[in-house]
Amino acid sequence: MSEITTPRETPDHTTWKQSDVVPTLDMVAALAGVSRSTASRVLNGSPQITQATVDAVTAAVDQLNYVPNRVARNLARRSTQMIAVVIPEHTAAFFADPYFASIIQSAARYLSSTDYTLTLLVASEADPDKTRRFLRGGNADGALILSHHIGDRDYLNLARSIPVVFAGRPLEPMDGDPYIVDIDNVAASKVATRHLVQRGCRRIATITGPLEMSAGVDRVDGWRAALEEAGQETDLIEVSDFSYEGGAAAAERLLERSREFDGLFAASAKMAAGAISTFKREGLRVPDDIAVTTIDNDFFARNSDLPLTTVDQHTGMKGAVIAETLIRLINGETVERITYVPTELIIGTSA
Amino acid sequence: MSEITTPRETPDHTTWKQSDVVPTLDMVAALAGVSRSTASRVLNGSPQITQATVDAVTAAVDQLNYVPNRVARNLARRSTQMIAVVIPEHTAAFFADPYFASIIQSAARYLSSTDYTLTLLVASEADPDKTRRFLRGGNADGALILSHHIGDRDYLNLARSIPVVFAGRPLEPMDGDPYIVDIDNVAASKVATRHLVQRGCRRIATITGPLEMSAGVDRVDGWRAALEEAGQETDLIEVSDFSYEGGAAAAERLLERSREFDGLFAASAKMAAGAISTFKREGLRVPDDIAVTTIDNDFFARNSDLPLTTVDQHTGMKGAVIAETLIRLINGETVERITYVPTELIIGTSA
DNA sequence: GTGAAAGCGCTAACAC
DNA sequence: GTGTTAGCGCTTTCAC
Repeated sequence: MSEITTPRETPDHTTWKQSDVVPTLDMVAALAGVSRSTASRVLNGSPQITQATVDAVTAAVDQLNYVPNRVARNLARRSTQMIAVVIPEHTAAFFADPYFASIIQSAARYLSSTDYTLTLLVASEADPDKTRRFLRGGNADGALILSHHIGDRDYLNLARSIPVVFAGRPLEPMDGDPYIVDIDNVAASKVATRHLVQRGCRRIATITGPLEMSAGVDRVDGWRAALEEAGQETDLIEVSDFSYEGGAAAAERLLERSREFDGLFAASAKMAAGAISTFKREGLRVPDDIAVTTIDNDFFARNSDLPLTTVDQHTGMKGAVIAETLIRLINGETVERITYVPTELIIGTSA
Repeated sequence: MSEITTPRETPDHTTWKQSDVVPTLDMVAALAGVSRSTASRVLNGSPQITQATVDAVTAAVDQLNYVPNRVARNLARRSTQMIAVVIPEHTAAFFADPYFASIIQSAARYLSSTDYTLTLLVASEADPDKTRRFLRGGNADGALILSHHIGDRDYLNLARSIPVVFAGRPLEPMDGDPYIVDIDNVAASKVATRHLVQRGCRRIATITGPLEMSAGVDRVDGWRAALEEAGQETDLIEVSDFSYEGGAAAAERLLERSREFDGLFAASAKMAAGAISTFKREGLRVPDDIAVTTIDNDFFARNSDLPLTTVDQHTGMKGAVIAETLIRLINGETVERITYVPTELIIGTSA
């Protein structure tokens, strides 16, 4: 009969248990020998407090390693110290888009210097009300809407509950008079197109973004304005979707329509990169046969052997400006209805 | 004497003001003719309640358009319903990295089906304690650490306050016995390297990630294991940093050392893409002269005329698994110390 | 300058 | 099943 040994179980799976005690304000007050209110005042930097008490409380805080409970603080203050970023669920590769990623990152960075915190809110398609409920449920002091699509207007009534700032102008003027932070898309594409003109292009095509987005419409308008100013034709337009593949396909369509153009303004760097890949495949040289300018100074504009001549829209700054605008709104400060973030033409080798 | 007309000012800048009143639970209860607790019970789906009262409360909720105040609820429940994602500030292009972006997105997506919310926490370099204070200040029910660097261990003591899950195994085994979600990096790189062997490569080099990261170390180990298994040399190693530029530079160094190798395992798709650009510039053909395999099925692996043969680490799933793990930990459930996310070899044309 | 007391809006025993 | 009563941990009048 063999002896059965039950091995001491070395668990490779466990449950988590808290091992720190979390001190409260009352404990700090007790240790400092003051009342809870006084301790609170010290923590909130109230002016009229004896240096002695300040020191006592500070010491107690350090000793206990106390950190205020935000939830309780927020309930008392009737605030949340949270900013929600609303991002569209259907945009599958939302974060893959360097534009959004950069904006969010810069907003998060800016907020990290304040007491606010960024919350990611994936707007559910299945339950669109969920987002609104969340935002109205005292979950955020303000919201930051990144999508540019039709559904945007849905978020407008939101603005009656909490301050909302849109990154990019929604297409249709909205009742709610939204707050907007954006670049001047018309001006930006005008600059990019003018560069082609000045470089000597005689026939300039464009690949646009979706015309249901303000950035789509505005960038064609800028292109058109620049060409009219130069007395050139404005017929070579192909509508696309801001994507790499879309740009490549639109370039094919353009080439089917005409082999005459010597300049292209693509409304996004992704589309420009896609178009250039098509041109190369067709044996066309950039910029010699076709000069290309675009908007966005992102990975697609930089990371190739052919750095694009492009309008940098400073997405890194944009996120911070949006966040700042929102906070000023939250603080009841006066804010412009629309804030333009400056842009800058970057000369590459594509034009 | 001219009449002076003061134009009615059309303000282009304004302050935001709230126009909705926010109903409270008490209002709902009053309208439904029940006590606050009963109303609360209905809202929280308590079992034993008369259908009649449920209906009454529901009606009141609808009528008032009531939505519970989370802050108050969380204070009472002593929870926050928030998950914090800790991201390293110094990783300038953090979001630009599709790996992180994809994980965050999938985590956010998963959480959107729960009552939890994702908070972005930029770990300040200037004030490293800030992050810890935040996390301990009742701001999150759990944290999700994305960085892989040395400083990781700093976050471990965090795990005494709230559950923490690491995306990717920290290099040194840590005292705190952290919870980890990762792919099996050794196995993944073994698979990728074996593919080169099976394809007939006789001399296989590798470009590694930083050896201060577990993913860096493990992936060399897998490469070495596969080569030893095949009886091949394991001397052609160049250490790099997972970046495109780093990969390109490492490839140059490799070529200086030897022109003999006919296979390369690059530990990340970005490095693979960089290396391939170097090879092309040197007139070497991929895969004919040098076959290349790597890890990551991201933009760098897909978006070129040369789709890479790579190990997909399913980042889209990884984020969800991490989030799920964290929530189970929060709920006091039993969780494996380390959870491996499955990987999959994707055959491209680079090898 | 500091303390006492009254909430913030909700949940959760505990009674009935 | 439902109401009553205490809080959750903090801020904030209002006295002194």
